[in-house]
Amino acid sequence: MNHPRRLQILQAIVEDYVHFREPVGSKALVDRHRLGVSSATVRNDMAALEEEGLITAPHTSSGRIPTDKGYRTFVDQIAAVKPLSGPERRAIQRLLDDAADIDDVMERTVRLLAQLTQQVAVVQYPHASGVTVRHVEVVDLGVGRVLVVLIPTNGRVAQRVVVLRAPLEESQLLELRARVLAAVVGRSLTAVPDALALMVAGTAPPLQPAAAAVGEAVGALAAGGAEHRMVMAGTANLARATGDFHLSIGPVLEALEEQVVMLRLLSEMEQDARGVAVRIGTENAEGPLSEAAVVATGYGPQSKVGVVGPMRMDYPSTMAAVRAVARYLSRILGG
Amino acid sequence: MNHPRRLQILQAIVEDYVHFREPVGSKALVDRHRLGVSSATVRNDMAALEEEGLITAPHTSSGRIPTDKGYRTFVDQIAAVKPLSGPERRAIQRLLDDAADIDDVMERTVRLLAQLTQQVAVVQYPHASGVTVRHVEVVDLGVGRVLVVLIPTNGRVAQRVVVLRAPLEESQLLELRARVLAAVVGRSLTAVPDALALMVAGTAPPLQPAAAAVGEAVGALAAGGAEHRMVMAGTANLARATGDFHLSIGPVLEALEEQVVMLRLLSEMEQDARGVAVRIGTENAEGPLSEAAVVATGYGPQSKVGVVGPMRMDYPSTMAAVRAVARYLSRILGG
DNA sequence: GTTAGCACTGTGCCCGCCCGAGTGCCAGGG
DNA sequence: CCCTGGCACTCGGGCGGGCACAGTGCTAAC
Repeated sequence: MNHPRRLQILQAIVEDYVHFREPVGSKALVDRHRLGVSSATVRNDMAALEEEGLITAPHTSSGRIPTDKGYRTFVDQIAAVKPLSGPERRAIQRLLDDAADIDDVMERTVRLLAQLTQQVAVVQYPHASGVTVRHVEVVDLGVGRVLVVLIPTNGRVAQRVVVLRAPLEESQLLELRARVLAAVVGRSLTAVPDALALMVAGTAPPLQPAAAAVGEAVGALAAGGAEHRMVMAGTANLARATGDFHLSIGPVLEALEEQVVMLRLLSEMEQDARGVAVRIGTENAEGPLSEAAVVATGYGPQSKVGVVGPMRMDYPSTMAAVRAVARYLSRILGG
Repeated sequence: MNHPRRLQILQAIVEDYVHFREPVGSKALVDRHRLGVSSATVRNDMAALEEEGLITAPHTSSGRIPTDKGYRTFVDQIAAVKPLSGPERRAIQRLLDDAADIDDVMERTVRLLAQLTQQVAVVQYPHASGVTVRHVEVVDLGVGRVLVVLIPTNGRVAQRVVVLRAPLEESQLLELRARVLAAVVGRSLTAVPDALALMVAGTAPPLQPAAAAVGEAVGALAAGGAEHRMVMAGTANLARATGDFHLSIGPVLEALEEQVVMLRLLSEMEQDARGVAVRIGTENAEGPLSEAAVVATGYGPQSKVGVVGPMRMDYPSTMAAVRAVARYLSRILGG
């Protein structure tokens, strides 16, 4: 497939179909684009494109619509992602700059992206690899109960109450606290459980039960903090997209609610030279997203941000928005 | 409206319409329910019910469907909320018992309720009134930066890095920490900012700038922790409900995404003697939820849990599920 | 390789038709 | 006074025919 005009025609078909949401015929094509040839020639080319499986005709005699493969070659055809307009960039900047904590950043980002693309936006929380323990606090609550708080460098503080077999003296508590701190501060979250097991093993009997209980709690908190999470926004946009053509809303909503599935999907997507990854229709395996498209990219060390929408989406703009948002996100979280 | 048989007929109409999803006529009614009268009599009663605005006929000659007001009297007619079945109760218990932290509890609860009711579930985070400060930690990060962590009794730990004008000595840091702790521990979140202002005012000059900076941060964290949040699940259930009749999915999704609106709506709903609150159709003011129904109840001190679905929903079961989940939630969070 | 022209085909739409469900009402009977 | 059987009426939905239209594929000519 290296016939320039046919590629141009494919491109025109995708654009018009995205725009007008109905099958596009040869005549409309020559009217709306300066192709420099007649509709008959376009028809011949369209027949060739159909032969190659890039477009298809819903009924014997109506215009053509792109196939999954057609969208794919269209997307591959896009050389460079166009940058966002100045006002858009400023809006992003302003919105994200005065976010308070990490939750706020995620929340704002996902809403922003949903609004920018008019699709469903998904943002993964920053990846825990590379996240280390900043601090651990052990607070006595009296009557044999202590509160342990784990503060990792990514801001996802976690806390839990531990009930001890027997109350601790204040000095014992301080020693325990010091031992835990020495064992885990600065370590990556994934290394915490092992480090604590070692610490517990090396603790003298009087303090050992308490150390074991606290150690287990901290380990669990670290494991929880390393687990991936995501936020989502713009599901209402699906209703609009779904309204007129193809793409039933139910399966997509189900897929989006299955965070585990979405997170795996996102992490599988390898972005290309342009810095974005696109999955179209059946490229998402068989399943609820086989009528949808996903545009995603990474930010920070290895986290992802993306949008989910109908295959009939404005790929250039969506790719631009996703990439721009990811860059701002990297910058905010990096600083 | 105190005609027993007419009430019985209204009830039958609601049940059948919920069940079969199509207008119900007089003949079908006498076939499916033991009313003890003929269809002609039922017709007369239906005419009366229509006169009172409780039911309506979509077309001149098809069965009747309940109006908002019809659903309302149906719901008011339900004397007691029926308890859940044993297995259901056990499932709830098991699922919620091994939740790790507060986020996990919320997440599990909302998913559970969505699955139980086959609707969209909404759970508000525990209300902050009554929540006090359990602990505050101030950790030196070096180079004039300190990390402050606020641990409230409701588990919503928050943390922030504060950049100081000048680095602190360790002894200064300890003193600052002690002063902050003394000022706020045990106070309710809403009282924290004022208490800190007082503390800052009473601090000697050398430590004052640092105290002001840290105080401000803790105050902001407390304010953030007092703010309401919610989680949501089961939006895919909307697609099913929406599929066949009335209720367009778009507006409802939009409303659900506007957390502020939803939270206000929930807090406005006053539960009645049976321990649940129901809002039907236009009772939700004009707006996106005017074709939907909300069933909610409170848990804990003053937080809410509820579901949103089509007016044509199984109210008895939904009310039972919402109330049961709220009770388990109260118990889990109380203990 | 491109173009003009033409026959062809399937869709959507409108129209008219009939059928059936369900109603409202009336007159008769407990 | 309330209930019932009966009957005429009405509308919605499904079905089939006819029409207009959009867009195709093909062929012959340039």
